[in-house]
Amino acid sequence: MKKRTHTCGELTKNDVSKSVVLNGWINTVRLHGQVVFVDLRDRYGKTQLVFNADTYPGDFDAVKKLSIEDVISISGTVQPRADEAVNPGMFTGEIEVAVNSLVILNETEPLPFVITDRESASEDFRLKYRYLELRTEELQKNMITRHRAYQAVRSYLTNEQFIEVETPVLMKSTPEGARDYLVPSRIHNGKFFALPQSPQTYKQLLMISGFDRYFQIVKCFRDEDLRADRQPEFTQIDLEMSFVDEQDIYALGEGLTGSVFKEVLGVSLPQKFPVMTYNEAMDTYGTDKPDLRFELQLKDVKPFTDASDFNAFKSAETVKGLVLPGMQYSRKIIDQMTDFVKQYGAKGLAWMKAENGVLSGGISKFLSEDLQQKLRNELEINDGDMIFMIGDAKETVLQSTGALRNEIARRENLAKESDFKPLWVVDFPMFEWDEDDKRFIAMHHPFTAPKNEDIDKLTSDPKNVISRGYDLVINGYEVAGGSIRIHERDLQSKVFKLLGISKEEADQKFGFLLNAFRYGAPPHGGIAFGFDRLVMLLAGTHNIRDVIAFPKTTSAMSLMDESPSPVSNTQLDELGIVLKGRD
RNA sequence: GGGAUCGUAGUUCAGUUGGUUAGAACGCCGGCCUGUCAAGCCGGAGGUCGCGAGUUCGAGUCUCGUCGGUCCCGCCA
Repeated sequence: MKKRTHTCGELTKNDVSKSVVLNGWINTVRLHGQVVFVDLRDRYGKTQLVFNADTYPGDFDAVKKLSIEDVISISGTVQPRADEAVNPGMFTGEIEVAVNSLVILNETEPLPFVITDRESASEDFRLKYRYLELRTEELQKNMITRHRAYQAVRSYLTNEQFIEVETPVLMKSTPEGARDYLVPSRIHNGKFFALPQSPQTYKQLLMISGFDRYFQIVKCFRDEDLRADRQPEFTQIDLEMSFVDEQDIYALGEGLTGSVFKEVLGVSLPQKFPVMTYNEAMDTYGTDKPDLRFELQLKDVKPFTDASDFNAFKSAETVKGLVLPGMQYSRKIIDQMTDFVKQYGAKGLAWMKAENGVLSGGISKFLSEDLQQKLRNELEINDGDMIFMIGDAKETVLQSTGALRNEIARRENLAKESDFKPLWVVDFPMFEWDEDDKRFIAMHHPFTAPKNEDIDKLTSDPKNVISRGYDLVINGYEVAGGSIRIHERDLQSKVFKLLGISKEEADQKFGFLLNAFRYGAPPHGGIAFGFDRLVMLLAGTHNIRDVIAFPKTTSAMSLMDESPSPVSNTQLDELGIVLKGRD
């Protein structure tokens, strides 16, 4: 193999008459009998090669046999193209390389799908041959975007005095939170490590060690079901700071996010991100991660439906309305929308259309003309608009109306892809009541500090304790989340107790952390970014698999290497594991 | 755990109320072709209709089960 003098993406008119060596993959072959064109590709670009039977000194029959995705090495001379042969769509389109020597480094077998077109094969096929799919321009671009994001993060945080520290991948399994991936210990038969759901406890211990500002770009593992934006192993930008409050974290998060968007996309985010409370987000958008690229706010219409003759909503805890300006859907689409909201537990979808100064259709006949006018004025409903309404238990109404809001935005293309609207969501409740287990569970995690003024409520009124947690939301994605932590042993014990974790269990599972709090724990707090989701936004995709080199399917399998897979009895014996089999 | 949807040449798809020999495009193989850039033209090979039952004189088509992909609910501190 001759070593390349240039990549396939750099030769221009300025290189004409140079002797060059190029290595790469054959992107396309255009065979014209006595002249053969080949587009040679590497990750830097494509260059057209010409084999001319009159001048090519080698075996021309071998040239005719070249096929797509063969790996070759050529040497030749750069020559200008005739004016009419210039390809303006190609960076190297003004030149071509007249080949005088060809070495076939690796001949390819017929491909399972067309490399140049990602859409040419279904996803399971592309995942099985992921190394081929990764040759596509789109995925190459995404991986480069991801690389640039890593670098932007490291450079920004290093400038801000952060220290990168690696924490263990084999750690203690702890209660609370997501299901752990377990790793059996051979040396300690019958005992298990867990893979980290996040390096949470380690980073707190690093604060106690005095590192003051820590970060890590780190793999995390959660054995839960997948989604378009969720993989069982994913990457976090994990960071923690000492002697800080919420304002310091917001400033850092804004600086880091802004810097990444600037470095990778050249996009300027606002210097300060708006802040919204959890209650306001739920009440106005029906979600704790609202997409602020479009309006469509949820409105309280309970007073109006209560005053109407429409009885179905009378007993509903909450009734929310969504006014669609300038949109009136057909019966068919309304039926589709009704099916859509039923997925979220709504029993139905009430609607009315505004025309000729009144409301019509749907449940309008249950509203007096006077009530209709009041509703139109209050919610600013104009002719040509329509309103959807859902009434039910508060949680159901918010969730289904919030989902409907997103669905309408999707159908109507209300959100511009190039638009980025970051938002801090704050003042989360500290606890959620778990009906199944009849106990409180931490909404964020059990190390999150309560608001100082709510500490007394921990005993008197735990349901209404507000935490010092915060989420960073961009375009409807939860991009980061964190909190100011508890750094006092007593308070931490109190919270464990509230979560129904006995003193014995707390000592057994979190004793190391509680002990550490005895020896000079600084006040600290931090945040963790879902790195893959951040890259999704940067890459302009809605699928996390598009930004992960070797992702898993919805059923958490790797189709390429067919993992997970059975292991030998010898391996199981060593670990002292006997498979019980499932019912 | 649940819902929706998909599975037919190597690949992407079509395939009528269940009815003769399951089609097309791209790819592959062979031939022609000296300026293409999604090259073109001619010819050819290529199918366990995901798998397994069932209904039927007859199933790619209908029913049930099962496996796999995708999206969603639950779940994801």
